[in-house]
Amino acid sequence: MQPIGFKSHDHGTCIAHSVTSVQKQCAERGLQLTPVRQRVLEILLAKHQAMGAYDILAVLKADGFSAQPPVAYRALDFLVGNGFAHKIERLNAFVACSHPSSEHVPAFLICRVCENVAEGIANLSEDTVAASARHAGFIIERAVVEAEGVCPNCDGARP
Amino acid sequence: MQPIGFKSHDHGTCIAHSVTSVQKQCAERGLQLTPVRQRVLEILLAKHQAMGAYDILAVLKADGFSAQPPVAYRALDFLVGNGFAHKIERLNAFVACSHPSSEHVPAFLICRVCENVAEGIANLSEDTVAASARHAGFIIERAVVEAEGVCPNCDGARP
DNA sequence: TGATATATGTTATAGTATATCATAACAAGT
DNA sequence: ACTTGTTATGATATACTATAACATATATCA
Repeated sequence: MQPIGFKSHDHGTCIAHSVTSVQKQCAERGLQLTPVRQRVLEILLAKHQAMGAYDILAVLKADGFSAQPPVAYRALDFLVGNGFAHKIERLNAFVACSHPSSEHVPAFLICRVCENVAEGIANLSEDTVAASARHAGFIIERAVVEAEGVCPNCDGARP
Repeated sequence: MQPIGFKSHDHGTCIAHSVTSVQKQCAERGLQLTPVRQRVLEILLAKHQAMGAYDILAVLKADGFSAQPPVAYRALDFLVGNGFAHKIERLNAFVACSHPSSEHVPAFLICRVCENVAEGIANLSEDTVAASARHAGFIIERAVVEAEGVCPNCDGARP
């Protein structure tokens, strides 16, 4: 699986497919994809940029949902907790997961120019990280890789 | 190099050596290790736990330094910018660097029980991350790995 | 010495996140 | 129907994290 964030693609069907896929998984796993939660997912899917909770909140408000911070954070907790979205700590922002159907260590490629984000998959188990953890007796439960740099669209275009 | 955060060691000399090493590097590189900056480094070195900016600020205040947030953040910017400390995004907190003498991709092993942090070194260039980035045409400028789990001291002791 | 850059002091404010308590909606058992 | 348990929402207030902006001081060097 490769990052899709920097390639142009049919975003309309991309969103529709993702929503359908998440709906299916929720049904299978007995999770409630309530209106707010689905709407937040759609908001995230609408961009491959990371969005702050308050950005999301503004969209929710425009949609007629309640607009207090906990509304957004609860929906995001649900999505992140069930693997449908990720938090990018470096940006204090959230993105829809690009590979929601499998457990994985997400690796974010964050363009510091356009702020688009692509999600790849890290294989820490074959990295020195796993060896270090093993040597130290540390049990890794979850992990994330965050890389900042310049995406192909911005390289050359802007310094 | 291995994580040192979960092994007991002579912490007094550990701190002293690190401070001396940073002093030496600052001298070589023409950087000013001012009193506040050095004190913040010492504060970070005193623990292998990550400390929030406001925790550091409290210690600075007790030491008679000015205690407005910018004081701590500026010192931290200096230390992080020059590779003497790292920010752990997941915790919004800071740790002294365990390998301040070399460029590296830090990999943090964060114990969710005792909150101690060990710093290892990731080798992303041999990870699928590098392949993804290359394939996407993305140029990585800096990166970090943050892994959460349970350290050997806490495993078994507490659930 | 004077010019410039670098570092610090201080106030105010912006941005991110959570605690807390109240209410609603629904399912299951009595 | 009535209670109980559980999950999700509504709403208020507040805590925590970080930076902008401007003033002052200190270092460095031509």
